[in-house]
Amino acid sequence: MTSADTLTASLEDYLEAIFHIIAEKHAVKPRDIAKRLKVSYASVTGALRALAEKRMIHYTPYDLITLTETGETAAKDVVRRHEVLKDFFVEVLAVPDADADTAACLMEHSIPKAIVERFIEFVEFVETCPRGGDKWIKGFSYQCDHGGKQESCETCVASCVAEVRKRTKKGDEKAVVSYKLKNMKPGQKCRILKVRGRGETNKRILEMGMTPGSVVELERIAPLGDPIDVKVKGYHLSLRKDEAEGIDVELI
Amino acid sequence: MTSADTLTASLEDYLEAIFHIIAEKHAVKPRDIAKRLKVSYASVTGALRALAEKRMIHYTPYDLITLTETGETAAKDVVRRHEVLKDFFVEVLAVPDADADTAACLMEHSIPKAIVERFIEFVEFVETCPRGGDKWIKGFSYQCDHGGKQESCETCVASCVAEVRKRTKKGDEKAVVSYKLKNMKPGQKCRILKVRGRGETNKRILEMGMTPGSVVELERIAPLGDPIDVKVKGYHLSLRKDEAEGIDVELI
DNA sequence: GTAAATAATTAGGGAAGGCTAAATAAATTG
DNA sequence: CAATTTATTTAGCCTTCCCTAATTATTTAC
Repeated sequence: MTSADTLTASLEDYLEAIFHIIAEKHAVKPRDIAKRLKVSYASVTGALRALAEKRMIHYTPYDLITLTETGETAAKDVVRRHEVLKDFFVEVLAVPDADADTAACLMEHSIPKAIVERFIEFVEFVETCPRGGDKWIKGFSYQCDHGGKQESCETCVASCVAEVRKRTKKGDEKAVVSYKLKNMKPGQKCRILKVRGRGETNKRILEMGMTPGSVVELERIAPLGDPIDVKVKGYHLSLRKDEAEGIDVELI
Repeated sequence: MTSADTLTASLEDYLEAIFHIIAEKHAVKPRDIAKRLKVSYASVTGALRALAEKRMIHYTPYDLITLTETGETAAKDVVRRHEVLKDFFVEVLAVPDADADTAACLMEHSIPKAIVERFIEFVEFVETCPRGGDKWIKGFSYQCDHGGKQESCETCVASCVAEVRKRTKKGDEKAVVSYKLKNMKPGQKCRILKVRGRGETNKRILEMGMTPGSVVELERIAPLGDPIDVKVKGYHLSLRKDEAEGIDVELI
């Protein structure tokens, strides 16, 4: 009778933990969860039963725990909220990584969907807009730590102008340097220029927000270049080599 | 035995409600709280007992409810977190007022102190920095709603340059227009230039963050100009006429 | 292949925070 | 001023989520 699809904050934590443990070790036992969440084994049993009842996990006592389709979707959603918050704290508010993570943990359960989307848009906007950018955030960070400006507004704004000139020049001369997605390095961010290929193949790609103009962060390329893990609009996406083949990007 | 000074999310909600009802009607009855929080009367009784036990309110059955010193401090802290979040959502993320309020309600209980302070700094930074400002946020808002740029980066950045020129000119010629705080209108924001007066009188003012350079928003001026309510660094502050007398500001 | 160690489960309990229904106090009104 | 209505409190119950202690299942070691 417990509402079938609603997760409490604590159940979200369990689900998130399960998701991460699967990602790390490919198998989940109650023990791992208890350790990670710092709760007793008995509490884990209770949570697992609740999650199974809500069809989030496959759970038979003494057997390995796996996520159902629903469970995986829900887990990814929680993880995404966490990542988006953390990203914002780190990239925009210039909060130290560890603090950002702690704060994201606390806040991930209560942030509404619409705000999540805005956070994503905003981080992307700041990283992309010539009036924003790394330098601008550094200026903010400096002001937070030292209580004053790092440089005069004149020189600061001047660098905006320079930035725009550089970009315009490139654009005018059709000299935007275009790369293949697969040639990027982990950690690099780039903007999508073109997605080649027939509709069916990259329907999934486009649905996840990998459309021309959007910003992608490369997370990992597996040994033989397959698969390629990227992050778009806060979603993690794993692309097969041939899917990534047809994606052109520019560095930002 | 219930930890004496820690408030649960739900108790924070009750405290916040009590604070607001006092501000509105000068007297609180369980009824008002129940209506505001949409809970049963019985639940209110339980919460009031818990709050009284934690020395947050004065509570005798059938009598009016008032906040203790501790309670008022705690209530103001919750309200501040709410306001800071809402402010950020509205001023930076360009979220509609009502949505921002709802989201702030949900998130106010889990946001860590350090992040609150960063949010304040950031809103102030955006509103103050020539690379940020109203126009910049409007650009972001437009991009969220329409999925494209409102204007070219060139013209956009050009307006930054113009803004800085305007400011520099003023500054160079000592032509910063200085106003008295008391002459501002509700809703206006300004930056503090000078706080006159002997140490004791405005110790409180300075402690609350009303130092030269910080941004103040005027909230309300009572009929005879006393008191003047302002918001600084997310804190609400009520100034007596004579305290406000010695504060010079410039418009931003 | 049994004994010891480890892992997982059941049983039972407590605090928090909500509920409804019944009782009591206060206010209103004919 | 007694009767009715409204406001508040008490009593008892439910759910969530954590705990400890005792029990059962599974592995590991000899």
